[in-house]
Amino acid sequence: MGVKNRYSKMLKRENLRNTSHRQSILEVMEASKEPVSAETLYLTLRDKGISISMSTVYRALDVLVERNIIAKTDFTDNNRSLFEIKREEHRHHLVCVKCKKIIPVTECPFHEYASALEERFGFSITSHKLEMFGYCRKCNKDSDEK
Amino acid sequence: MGVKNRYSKMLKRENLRNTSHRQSILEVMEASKEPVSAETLYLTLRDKGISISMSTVYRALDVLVERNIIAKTDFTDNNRSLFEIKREEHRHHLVCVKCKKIIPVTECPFHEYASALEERFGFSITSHKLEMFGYCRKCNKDSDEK
DNA sequence: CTCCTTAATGGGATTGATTCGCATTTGCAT
DNA sequence: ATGCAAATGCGAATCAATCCCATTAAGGAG
Ligand SMILES: [Zn+2]
Ligand SMILES: [Zn+2]
Ligand SMILES: [Zn+2]
Ligand SMILES: [Zn+2]
Repeated sequence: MGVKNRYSKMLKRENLRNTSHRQSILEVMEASKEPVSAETLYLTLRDKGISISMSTVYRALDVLVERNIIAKTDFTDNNRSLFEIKREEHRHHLVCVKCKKIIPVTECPFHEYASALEERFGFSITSHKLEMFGYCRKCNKDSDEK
Repeated sequence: MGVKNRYSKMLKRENLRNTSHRQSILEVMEASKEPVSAETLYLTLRDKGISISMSTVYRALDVLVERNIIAKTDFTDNNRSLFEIKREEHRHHLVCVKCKKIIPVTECPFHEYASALEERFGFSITSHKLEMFGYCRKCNKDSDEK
């Protein structure tokens, strides 16, 4: 099954119209390794020759977050929200504080820790986010050379 | 050593002037169990009879984050940034998605996982944030009763 | 395929948080 | 006490995000 068809099904399942803009947005997000901002999305689409307005980008992001197809990340690119498509595996991120590169990591070591907390606080955890900040290989090297 | 004196020392160490506004801001943040927004801080201070402007609040928050005395949290209260004072132990949070209650947790299960990633990606991790989302005890109970 | 209903969109105006510019005040070193 | 740079206040400016409303288009019925 093609990617487009998969998106159609997702949208239909959620009772959302299968518009070309939503298709394009999902394609760009699927292709992107890193979380993207609304503006990046907008510019990327325009570069691809797609005419779309910012309102539409924001509205599509909202509804897709609401329907659990994409996620708003909890770290921001100075006060600008970032979004990523939900993949099968959940992810954590290594965020380089210098060059802003974001490396996704799929291992998650938190299950036991989480159940201990659930018990202790009577809290049901439905999701979690872990971000790690520091210096990537390249930025480490650059500062060595100084 | 009194709290005020402790703040003076912190500020002096960072070459920041020991102003009464910075003192007040740090006091409020120290007293607050949960992360606070700039506006909450502003209103709390005014309630205490302290005259201060929003610019000053924002500027103080900026410089204190920069000097590592407080931290900007990675979750927002709809597009409003939240800040908390750095305590001796670092913290994670259980955030109730329903009532917005935030429970701080001081245990951190992170270290081995972190070193494995550092090695694999050549990334130096300097800090990390973990937030868990779900339903607190009270909100769990409320939905049982439905 | 055509018609119809209603969701989706464009684009401009608006909101709301955060930042900036500049005149004034205050901390603090001497 | 004096002088100067840092900090502050207040209003203006900025910038992401949201809202409004007129127009377009998805997709179900026939
Ligand atoms: Zn880097
Ligand atoms: Zn995880
Ligand atoms: Zn709750
Ligand atoms: Zn930790």
